[in-house]
Amino acid sequence: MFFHEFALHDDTLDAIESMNFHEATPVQQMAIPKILSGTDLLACAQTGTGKTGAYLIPILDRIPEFPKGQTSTLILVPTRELAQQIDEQVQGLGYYLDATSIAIYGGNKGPEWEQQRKALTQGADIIIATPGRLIAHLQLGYVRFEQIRFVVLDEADRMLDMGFIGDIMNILHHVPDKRQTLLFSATMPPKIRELAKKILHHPEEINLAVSKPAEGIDQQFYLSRDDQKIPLLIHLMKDLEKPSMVLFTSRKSEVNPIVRALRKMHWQARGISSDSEQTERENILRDFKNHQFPILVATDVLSRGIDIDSLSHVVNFDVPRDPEDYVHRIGRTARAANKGTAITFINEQDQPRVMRIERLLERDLPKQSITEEIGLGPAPAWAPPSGKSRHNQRPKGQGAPHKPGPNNEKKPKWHGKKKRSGPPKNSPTK
DNA sequence: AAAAAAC
Repeated sequence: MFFHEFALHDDTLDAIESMNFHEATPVQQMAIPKILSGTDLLACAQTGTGKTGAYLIPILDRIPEFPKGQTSTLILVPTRELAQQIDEQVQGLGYYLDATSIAIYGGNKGPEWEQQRKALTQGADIIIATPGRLIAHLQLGYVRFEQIRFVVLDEADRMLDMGFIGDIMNILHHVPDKRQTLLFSATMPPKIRELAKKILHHPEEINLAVSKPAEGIDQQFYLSRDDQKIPLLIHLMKDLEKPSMVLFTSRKSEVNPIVRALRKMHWQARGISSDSEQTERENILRDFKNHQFPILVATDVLSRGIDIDSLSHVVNFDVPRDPEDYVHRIGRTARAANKGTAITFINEQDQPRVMRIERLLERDLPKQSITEEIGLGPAPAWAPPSGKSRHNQRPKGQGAPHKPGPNNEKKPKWHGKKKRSGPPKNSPTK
């Protein structure tokens, strides 16, 4: 289905064409007519599916109806980078449409606060905000949201995870009840249903949740001790021509050590987490998107929503605790029918998480163990769930994927949370 | 046992 088949104004179609969009994605096909019809929307959809365009296009189509100098659209998002990315898309689409917008978020130590205040008082058409900073402005009393006609909650499940529910309700208190509200969420847990019931009026629902990773992703799993991960990664990268890789780690304390270890091995890497300065975060992400360096080490600050063109690899340095986040993380690659590789390292503790991912994807994932052959010593063996669960359903030696050989004999002894007796620091295993 | 987000 093509965009000119929707009841959109010519100006909007020109703007869409200028962005080189031609065919509408499934979420756009479903959402655009419903949003144009004026109803509230409860949408289960992931990023990378054209979700942003699905709500921006019909909203931008109606912007000319609203008086200039008064904000008509408020978009709330969980992370600063997502706010910025959506703002860039509005700027792209809105260029010919005379729509003004601004991303409002915290962490900046420059003229940004004043710019934000100005845009809010002068009534930019579209405000894209993270909740905390917007509330800071709202409390100062100069924000006029009486003319808001559209409210979008993007990545709503993530915002709830982050404890933003109170902030969201607070912000909505400043917005007229007579409005069109669009709620987008990657998952539909009871909490989201509850929120939807509170803030949506007779919503249309669409469901495009892809709990399955895209076909084009080659998913690889490697059993590995923590101290084997860097040399294993170096080995896996040795024949790559020009990789563009995001390496996820669940802890921000791991970001810099990983960056340093990669640099030591002559790979250009940079790191992003909430500990980085905001301007640094923005510069690094921009440079990475422009392929200025091959490896970006990141926390889950980037696992949702962020679009990076032609990402060849996603590496999970550890297994995310929420199985859905696995799908989100690897969904950064193989976008738009491209191919991509997702590499996940599994240590002893992370094995139960892999099993949860297998349950979510409803299939066994093939685990490899190559540390022995590349001279790094034994990896942890893949083990069926320990007797902690209710029943010992699986008879020993049956059913579970099982790797025969030396791996089963000498397991590294990990009694506590952290290895206390490992190889000494800075001893490159060679 | 984590991450994100306001000052």
